[in-house]
Amino acid sequence: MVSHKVLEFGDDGYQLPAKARAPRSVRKRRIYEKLISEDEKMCAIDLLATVAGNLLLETESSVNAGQDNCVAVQNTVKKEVLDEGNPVKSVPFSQDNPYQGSLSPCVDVQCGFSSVITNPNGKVENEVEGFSKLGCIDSFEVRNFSKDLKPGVNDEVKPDVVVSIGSNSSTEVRACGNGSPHGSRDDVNLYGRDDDDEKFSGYIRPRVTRPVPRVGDRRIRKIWASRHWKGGSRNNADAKPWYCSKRNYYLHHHQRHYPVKKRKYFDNISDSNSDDYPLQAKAHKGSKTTSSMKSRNASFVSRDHHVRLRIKSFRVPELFIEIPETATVGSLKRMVMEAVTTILGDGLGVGLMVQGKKVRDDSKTLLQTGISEENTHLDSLGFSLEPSLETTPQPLLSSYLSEYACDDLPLSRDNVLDSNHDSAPSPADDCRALVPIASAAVLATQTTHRKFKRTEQHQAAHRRIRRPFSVTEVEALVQAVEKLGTGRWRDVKVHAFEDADHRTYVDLKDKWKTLVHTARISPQQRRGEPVPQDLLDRVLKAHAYWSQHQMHQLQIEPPPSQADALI
DNA sequence: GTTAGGG
DNA sequence: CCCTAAC
Repeated sequence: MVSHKVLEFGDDGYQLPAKARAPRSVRKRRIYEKLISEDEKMCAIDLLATVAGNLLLETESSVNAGQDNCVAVQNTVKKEVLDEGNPVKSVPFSQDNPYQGSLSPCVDVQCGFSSVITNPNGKVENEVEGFSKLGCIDSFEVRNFSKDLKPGVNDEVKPDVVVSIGSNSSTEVRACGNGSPHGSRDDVNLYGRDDDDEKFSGYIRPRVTRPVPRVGDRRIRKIWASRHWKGGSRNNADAKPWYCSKRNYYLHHHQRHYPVKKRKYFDNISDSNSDDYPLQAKAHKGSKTTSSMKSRNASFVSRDHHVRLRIKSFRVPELFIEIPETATVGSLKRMVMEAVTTILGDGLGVGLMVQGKKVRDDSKTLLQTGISEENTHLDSLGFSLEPSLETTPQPLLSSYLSEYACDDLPLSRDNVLDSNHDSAPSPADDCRALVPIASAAVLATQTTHRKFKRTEQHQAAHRRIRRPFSVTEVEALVQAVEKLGTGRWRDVKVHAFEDADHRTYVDLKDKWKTLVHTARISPQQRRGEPVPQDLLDRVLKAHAYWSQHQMHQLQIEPPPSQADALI
């Protein structure tokens, strides 16, 4: 039997060195016996994100290169109050922009890569141009804007976003909105910036062209799904561990600080695509870009208050790879590549962590989340890239993503295992490598590769939506259990929930478990739709009865051996 | 495929 | 509601 090595990336904050496009060393960690499918998506995504982020970092401050290797998260929040006359907000990027006059409170976001590229309505034009300068990408920009918008007809436009990844290491996102609450844009165009020709001289091309590696018999573990749910609110002391460890919807009402309905976990994409954020584009022609976001809870946001965020890199969770010791380095590279490729195809979402807590409610304002100009100590702000499900097909740039990003990632070229390999690739290499990654991340943030849509649906172990039991259902469940007992959930299902396709017998079993728990706690501690006390009494009674009955049966029932002997 | 239990 | 061990 061939022994396997498990390579783990990203744990304990492992990050790709700034000077390299890939890890210079990979530590052997543990051997995982299970084949899990999703976790690594996030891992590799973050891996890639970190690559890009660190590349950016590298060019930014070469003197700090030595430290970058071990910096997991370098997110800082800078307080910056923009006055009304701030040119950042007022410089129009296009004379055709009918919205250049209206400005909403802006949030400047500088990050490794991020953007809003979306247009669920109407025709979608995609033009993405990466421009190189002497073989090195000085800037990559995706601009999303609407044209031919007729004021009065379209009350609102989606955010126009410019993402530029320049040699100055900053990826800047500019998205300004007019604050209109509703409406839609009819057209979206992505184009390379044409107001800075010196930076845009050609299309980004993959450095190498090679087929997407096969998975073959290699086993790549992806276990983001389960871990993902677990990352939640473990700190909620008053919540039951097995509840609060999962999703936000387990959070108790009183833990919410405002009456905002919890959303589906993976709806951040659709949120961005929807009209939740009435943004209006107002990019200016300079390289500096600004993201202006004004939530519907406009009352929370003063025009004068802004926070400036800078994301130097995304966190890199774990990536597990199991590979035989006899495997070649090249095969390992391909393995990583496969994981990366798969991940990229599934789309990316952006996760936000504020002071250790994951913020999943996209409808929150920054202020509500705790990101305000007054909170200058937000050193625990964290962004992450993570797999995302998408509800609205977004064919934007799919070909680009598949042909470029998936085939030309730094990891595929680097010697992952050789810690002595040249860790200072040429700038050109870095830049070339950066572009596909960054663009992929950028695109995937808001779009999903259509090619992988099916795969995504298939692979993404999507969690079923929460469907609280109604009192009627509880009634039926109690009645069935009273009759059938607590150990025959299949029968309970058949007898009482035959037509309820969304209720599996496991669900019923779980519900009974919670019912027993609910009945045992004080009414003040109960959440959700109140269950009539009489029903809860019946729950306890039935539970006690069947517990006794089962134990009684075990005690009085003659051993099988005796029964067999009698026969 | 079911059941039971931890998460 | 998810995941899994153990039937």
